[in-house]
Amino acid sequence: MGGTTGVDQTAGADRAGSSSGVAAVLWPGEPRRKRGPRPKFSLDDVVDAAIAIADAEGLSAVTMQRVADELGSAKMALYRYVPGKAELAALMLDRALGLPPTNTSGRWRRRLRSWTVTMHERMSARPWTLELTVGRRTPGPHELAWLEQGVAALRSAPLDGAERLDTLALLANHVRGSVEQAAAIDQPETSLAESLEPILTAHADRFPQTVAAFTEAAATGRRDDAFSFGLDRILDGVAALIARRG
Amino acid sequence: MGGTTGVDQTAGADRAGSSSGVAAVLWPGEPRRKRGPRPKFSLDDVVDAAIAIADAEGLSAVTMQRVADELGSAKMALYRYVPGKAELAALMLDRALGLPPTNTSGRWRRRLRSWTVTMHERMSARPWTLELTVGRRTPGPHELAWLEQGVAALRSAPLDGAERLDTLALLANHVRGSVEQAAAIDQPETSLAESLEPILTAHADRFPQTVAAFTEAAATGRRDDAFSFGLDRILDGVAALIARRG
DNA sequence: CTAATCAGCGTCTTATAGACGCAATTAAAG
DNA sequence: CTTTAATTGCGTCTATAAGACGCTGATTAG
Repeated sequence: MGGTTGVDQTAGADRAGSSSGVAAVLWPGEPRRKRGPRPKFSLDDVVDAAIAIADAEGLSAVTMQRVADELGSAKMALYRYVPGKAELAALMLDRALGLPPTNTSGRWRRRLRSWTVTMHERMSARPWTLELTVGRRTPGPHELAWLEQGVAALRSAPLDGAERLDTLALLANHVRGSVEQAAAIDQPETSLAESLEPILTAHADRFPQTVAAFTEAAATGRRDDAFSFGLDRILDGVAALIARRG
Repeated sequence: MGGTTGVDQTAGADRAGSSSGVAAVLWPGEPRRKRGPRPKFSLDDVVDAAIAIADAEGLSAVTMQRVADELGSAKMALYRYVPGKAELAALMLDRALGLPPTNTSGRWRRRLRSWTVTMHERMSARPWTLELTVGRRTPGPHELAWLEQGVAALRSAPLDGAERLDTLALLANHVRGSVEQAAAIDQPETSLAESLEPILTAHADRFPQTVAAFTEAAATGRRDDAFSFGLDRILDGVAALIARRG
């Protein structure tokens, strides 16, 4: 094949050193500049270059070599800024997420909705974030800020801590899934419809209800609002729980 | 770092040939055995070997070389059975999913619930399926069977085709997210708590509500039923929609 | 001015996927 | 029962990446 991309700080079964490197880069202490020659660029420059490449050509185009080319330096020079590719990927992700919207007003439902919608926008704008949100990760400052805002949105709701966190995870998972689905549909080749149609028509007898559902969906034209649909369902479900208590 | 694993039939920007290869392997025509020497093993043997390795050592341990070793043959011999690694991965996934539970009885809610719970069990048993459900994929026979069962479960509900599909996607995404989270927690190193604790305590002032939520969650002990929580919320939400119509 | 540091980076090593082609094998065709 | 064509196993070679190591030269603390 070709893609691969693979970056994961998750690492099948690595030494723990790698992940602590991620944490160190995401949560730096004081920079301490000292003796040697001044760096040619900054960590942010490196991350920006990597993001630019990912935006333009996808995550698989982001190789250390390519990033170095973009910066006009040699590959190995990058390792003065980043311990490894996993760390670079973590930085890319946290930067791509950005800061959450800071709504302090409104009820929990409106606030949670905008939280989720904004996250959806951010990730849709950078589909490569999908591949970076696989497996156990160390959350960066931005990601934690999202969590904080989300928990804050549920402050007034009669839910305990675990329930708040679970609710946010539920919403975040929905965002992730929706973006993935949308990305698959937009793709001309290998789109959901493109790859399913031939299979479904060839085996229509084995999957009658699925065929019917897709046919109806195509006819209705009511498409690509899968995200909104799911979001409303989730919020309704949370509202039901809250109503049952409040 | 180390992991990487990367397999994705998604391939940053490949020729379409790769994905059609996936479809061809997942949905084979008639086998036609002809002239040459009899194959030393079967496609299933190859997939089984790969799955055994993934179960034992994680997906990153599944290399063509390793699979060949397992089978007692040479690496390149595998390419007589599988066009490439992406196809092998697709086969592993479809096999891991297995067939869905076939409940024809009960209301939509009970049926959907067992559908989701079973999927959760399957994927939890094989956490490596997570990494294989990233990006646009060509669904295999088992995966389509799941879809069919899911749509069937919603047969009696007053939802249109798109809504049924969206509901199933919502549930499937929740499963995926839950398994991922659980896998992160179980991991001794890099566990959610392990990596968050030091960060949260170090920056407790910046994320007060998050700290509070985690503290409360830890105190309550009410943990790891994040899956059930989300599932109930989703089903409640769908029920609300249905109630509003029925 | 001298020495401790630190940046840039050339070179080499280590996976891993996969292309290609050859030789052995076996069933179909004569 | 040969001939022949398809088909398998697989050795060899290539391409792509990440990253280890150590040297050189810049820069600044003392």
